[in-house]
Amino acid sequence: MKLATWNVNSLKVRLPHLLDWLAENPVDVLCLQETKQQDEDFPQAALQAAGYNSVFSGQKTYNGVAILSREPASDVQYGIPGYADDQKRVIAATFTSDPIAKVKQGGNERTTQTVHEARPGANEEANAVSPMQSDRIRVVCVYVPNGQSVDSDKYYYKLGWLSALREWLRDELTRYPKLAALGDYNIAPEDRDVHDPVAWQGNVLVSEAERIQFQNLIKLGLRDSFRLFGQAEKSYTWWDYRMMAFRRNHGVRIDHVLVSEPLAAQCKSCVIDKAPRKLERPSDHAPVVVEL
DNA sequence: ATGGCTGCTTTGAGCAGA
Repeated sequence: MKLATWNVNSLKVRLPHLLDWLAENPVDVLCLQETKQQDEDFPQAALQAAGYNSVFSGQKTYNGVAILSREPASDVQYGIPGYADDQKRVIAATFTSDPIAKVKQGGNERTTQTVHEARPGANEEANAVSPMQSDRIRVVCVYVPNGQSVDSDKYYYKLGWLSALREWLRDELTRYPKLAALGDYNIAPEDRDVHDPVAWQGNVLVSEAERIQFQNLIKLGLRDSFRLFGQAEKSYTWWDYRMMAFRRNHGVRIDHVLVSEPLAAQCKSCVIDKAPRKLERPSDHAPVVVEL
């Protein structure tokens, strides 16, 4: 099973890249950030035609998150429960990783979720093919606030937001032993995740308080899946559009796939796909793909 | 070198991103 995350920086502009990428990389689940689209404009039909269900939480101009999946999503959560926030930065859903269940529902892959209506006997039928609860995977898609600059209002919003995320994930982990939190965290966890740590020192994305918040997420029992494996030095997921930053590999690693211990134990790889960043009019972020 | 790109917007110059 493959899970991925990609900050597309406008789904409207990037839809052709997204469809091409899905054709080349038919992952089971893809988390998107910065869709910058209201829900009524979400390109559900085009994604359906490509074989993907979608759930989404968007707004005009800024933010916006979505989860695309081969299998329909269930138990969809919009936003962090109990945390009032107008900014659309979180969506979560549950999937099954059981291959037998997948084969049995393979014929339904392309049906829309709205077609899945409750009917008598549906639960029993679902139970008959659904795996044990422990085989369900909870997928959390996050777009962490950027923070703009250290000590700004947006910086403190970011730190508070991360605390709310942590407390919610603490709860989620008690309900879902197999949990993956994928997205744009806007934090480079260590100096090796920054092309020029000296130049970036004290900047937003690398500040001590942000890194402590990242470690607080790790302390819940999550692993940075990228670091479960040997990786090339100077591996990044974001490069500034300016100054030919991508060509010079002046990047930072701020998009992450955090996995709970049971998922870490079965995790086979974590790869940053730089290919879409080389296209014309690319997103400034690269996708990150995890195989479980 | 505090700009430099890009996408968005009550379509314009200004905000936001990272």
